[in-house]
Amino acid sequence: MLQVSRKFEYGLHAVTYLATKGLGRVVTVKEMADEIGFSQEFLSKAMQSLKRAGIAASVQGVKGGYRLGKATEEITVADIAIAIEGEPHLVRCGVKADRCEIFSSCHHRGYMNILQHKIQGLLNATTIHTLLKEIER
Amino acid sequence: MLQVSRKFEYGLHAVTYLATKGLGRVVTVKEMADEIGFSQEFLSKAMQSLKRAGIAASVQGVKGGYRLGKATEEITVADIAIAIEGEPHLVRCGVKADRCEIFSSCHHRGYMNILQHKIQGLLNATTIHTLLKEIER
DNA sequence: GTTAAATAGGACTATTTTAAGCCTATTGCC
DNA sequence: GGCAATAGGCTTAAAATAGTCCTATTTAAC
Ligand code: SF4
Ligand code: SF4
Repeated sequence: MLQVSRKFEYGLHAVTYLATKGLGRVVTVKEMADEIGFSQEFLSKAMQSLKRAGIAASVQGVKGGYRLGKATEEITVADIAIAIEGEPHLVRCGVKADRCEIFSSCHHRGYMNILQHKIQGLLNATTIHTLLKEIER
Repeated sequence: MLQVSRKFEYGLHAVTYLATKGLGRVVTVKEMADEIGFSQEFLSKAMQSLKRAGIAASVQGVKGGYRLGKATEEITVADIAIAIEGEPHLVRCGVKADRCEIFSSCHHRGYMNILQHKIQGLLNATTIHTLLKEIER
């Protein structure tokens, strides 16, 4: 329960990499995969998701690659999570009501939804900017 | 990402059922499964986990069943989660370091661990007692 | 003491989700 | 045109979750 996906970690590492070592540069997926130690193919999918969300910007063609699409102060951990895994649903009925057979008689949906928003609040409270300061590399 | 398991929801429902409709009684899994609307077999597993954690107490044999093992003020949502899903690991390296190939060069493990503790804090902040008051059935 | 109703739990299977890989466009510098 | 890159669809592999089945044990009731 409650474990982040590998793809999310790929995305988070990629963003911090771009923020620290990609300043002003356009960085290829190959470089990032090599430097960070990830599978190039899979990281590529994560980058595509980040790009669609506007967190990264891409340049196609030879000499292409990725750079950040926003300032580090404007990217939160929650943004990355949503870009990569879509809207969060702590309970299955959040996806679609008929995913749960006791939907109509369930009494703790309200609490679970509040809980979800609180968790989301935690993720939203950290920007890449503050994360990098905490890390102190 | 970050979705609770079905088994956890089974357990939470069972505990609130025992707390509201099982007062002083020993309730069978069959009754709970019928009333709540769950699979008896699977709920049974959840109850066994809750029992091992001391959240529920069991009585074997004919006329047996389950009742709460603690006061509702002393059971938190986190207790139920841990009883059913074991210690939480927001990141895979929490289970075992070699589950992550970039463990030695990873810089955001610290942040992820803090995040995990904050999430755990949220779950710990709600006891069954307060949950029932919020629900107002 | 036999029976029946219940928990205890191991072992298995099915389903779903996640992770990864493969392959074919398309883009755009040289 | 050739090449190095992103874009993305499709398929496969692995892992986690969900659910079932079966057997043992316990104990109240008869
Ligand atoms: S048990 Fe309640 S909260 Fe959980 S999925 Fe079903 S309706 Fe939603
Ligand atoms: S990327 Fe870092 S935090 Fe995530 S599992 Fe690997 S070592 Fe742990």
